[in-house]
Amino acid sequence: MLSELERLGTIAAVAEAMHLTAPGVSMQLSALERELGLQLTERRGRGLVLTPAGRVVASHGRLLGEQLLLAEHEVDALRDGTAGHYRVAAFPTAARSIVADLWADLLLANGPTIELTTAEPEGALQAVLAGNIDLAIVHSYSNVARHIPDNVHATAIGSELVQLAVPSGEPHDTTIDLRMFAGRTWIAPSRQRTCFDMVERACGLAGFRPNVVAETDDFDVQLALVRAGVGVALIPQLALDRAPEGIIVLEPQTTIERHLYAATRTELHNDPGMVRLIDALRAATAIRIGEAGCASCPPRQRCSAAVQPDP
Amino acid sequence: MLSELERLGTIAAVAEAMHLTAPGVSMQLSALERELGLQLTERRGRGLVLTPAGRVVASHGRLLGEQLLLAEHEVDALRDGTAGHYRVAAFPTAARSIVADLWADLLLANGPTIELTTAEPEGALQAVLAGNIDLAIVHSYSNVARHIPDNVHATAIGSELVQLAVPSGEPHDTTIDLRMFAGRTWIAPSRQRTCFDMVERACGLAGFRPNVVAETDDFDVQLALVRAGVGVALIPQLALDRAPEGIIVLEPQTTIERHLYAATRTELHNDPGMVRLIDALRAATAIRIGEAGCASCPPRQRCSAAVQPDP
DNA sequence: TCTCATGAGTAAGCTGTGGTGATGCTTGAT
DNA sequence: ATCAAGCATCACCACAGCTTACTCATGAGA
Repeated sequence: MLSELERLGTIAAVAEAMHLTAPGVSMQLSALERELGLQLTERRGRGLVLTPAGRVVASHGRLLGEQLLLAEHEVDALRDGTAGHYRVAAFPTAARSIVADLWADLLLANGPTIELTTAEPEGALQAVLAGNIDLAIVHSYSNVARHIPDNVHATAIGSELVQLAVPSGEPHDTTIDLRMFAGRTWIAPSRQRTCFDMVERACGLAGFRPNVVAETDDFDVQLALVRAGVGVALIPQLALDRAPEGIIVLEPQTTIERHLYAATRTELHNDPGMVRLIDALRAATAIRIGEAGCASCPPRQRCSAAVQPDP
Repeated sequence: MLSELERLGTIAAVAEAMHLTAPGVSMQLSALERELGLQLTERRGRGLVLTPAGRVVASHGRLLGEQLLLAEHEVDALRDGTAGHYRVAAFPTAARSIVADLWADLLLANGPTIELTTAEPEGALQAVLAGNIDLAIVHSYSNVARHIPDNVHATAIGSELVQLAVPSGEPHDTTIDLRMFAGRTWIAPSRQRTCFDMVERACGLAGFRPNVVAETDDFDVQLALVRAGVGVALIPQLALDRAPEGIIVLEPQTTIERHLYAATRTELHNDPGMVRLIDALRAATAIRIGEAGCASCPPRQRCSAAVQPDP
């Protein structure tokens, strides 16, 4: 009211502009003067003008009004999903590929903002459940069930092949039977990961137990060891874009897939910003998996495989 | 409330922190959710946590709170006179000397801020009356009455001598009788100014009419003309710090003084910031007049001369 | 100079917002 | 299984904030 008064000069005009009556405005202003203990206005002829103190207070009022307007605009944006801030967790390979791509997109199109931590699927899902993370990018191998807790909703955002990396120089068909590598030494993720189970099961299905001589969750390390001739390794497609020279990639006859999921608490799943985020994530994944790796793995269609239910 | 909830985790704790009861807080928050059309909170165990949207809204709330706190702090400062913004008008000589000094002081000690326009006393007093100016620095010669309008209060902030500037090389005592310059040519301010009246009256009192050959309000111009030998001029002390070489300054036997006043609307005269401003102005004036000009003019005491009342 | 329209401020009354206390339900801890 | 803690809802109350009716001050125009 004070800043309107500064602009308009009379209480009557302020009242009209604010769809009120003059006494209402007058009482508000005198109440303000009373509780601030400052004279804010001064009669000049029939109208009122602000005192120097009044002008200062009015400018603060304007500032507050602008701030409030800004907040209202952002609330509008929240409502239609073009704003928001989400805490994202992703496993490292996804973080450096699809989440990085997603983030670049978000920075361009002023949509929601995110903050990122890297975490393996098990921890990420726990964090979602605990409320420390809003969105977890997790994976699930086609031969290992992934337990999805209650109150968490996982939507498929893509799917990639898992392939066998071997040192180059070994003549093979591009699709092979894992049985042929039963006698070889193997490099695998660490035992507490589902990734390890994936290797063990794949080999088990082919009728042998892999002779694991190195355990590391870091696929870059695995690739380096393969190249050095230490052994062979099953590597998901997303990790293969870093494959150094000296490695060839073979496709197992019985395909192993790694499905990627965006997991949120069920309450958040319909949040407009989250919907937008997951859509963008799906798009980023499609591009990544489409352009990744070797000639033997064509772009995959969007994966519609269901998550294995809680046992 | 929302940002407190984010910090504290339960409505009960928020209620206690805000000296309210839990239902009050609960109702406020659900009202906010309703009118924003957004889910802001989510039950987690017994307590509540904010949704991503809730966190965004809470941060806006915090921002608004901080802004409000800032405003309250400034209101406190307004109350004790350490803040405020005042529109000041001063005649050019005062503007470039005491107002410039004052401004430098204000920039250091984070006190009130000012904006400045230069205006001759007549216009400045009109502007004060019209409400376009909060504080006018005006002057009044001891031999010319200055009309101060009703509703305007003028406080004396200092007093300076008016002295006769003559080309150097003329041997004289430092105090002289103006009568000795009756036959000389004179340089004076323009006729519409009280400054002109001052010259005319001073000479009249000495028993002659000055032969004015140049009229200019700019004392720098007057000094240059004196130096060029065009004539002699009566110059206030504040303007003499710019006196070029080749000029000497003489003190008339019947002293002429120029009193400086800070004029405000009477309503503003007790405004704490204004009081502080005028005090600072008085200090700045004392320093200026103390250090100004020639050896023949000692620092003046604070002038307590009354303003001539409205006739 | 008088009259009249305009506008600020006051008084009295009404309404709805924002609070309280009591109560029921859910949840996690003992 | 029991119990304490905490949220939500209901009924109720106080008061802030608005309105209408009125008075007083001010400036423009006859």
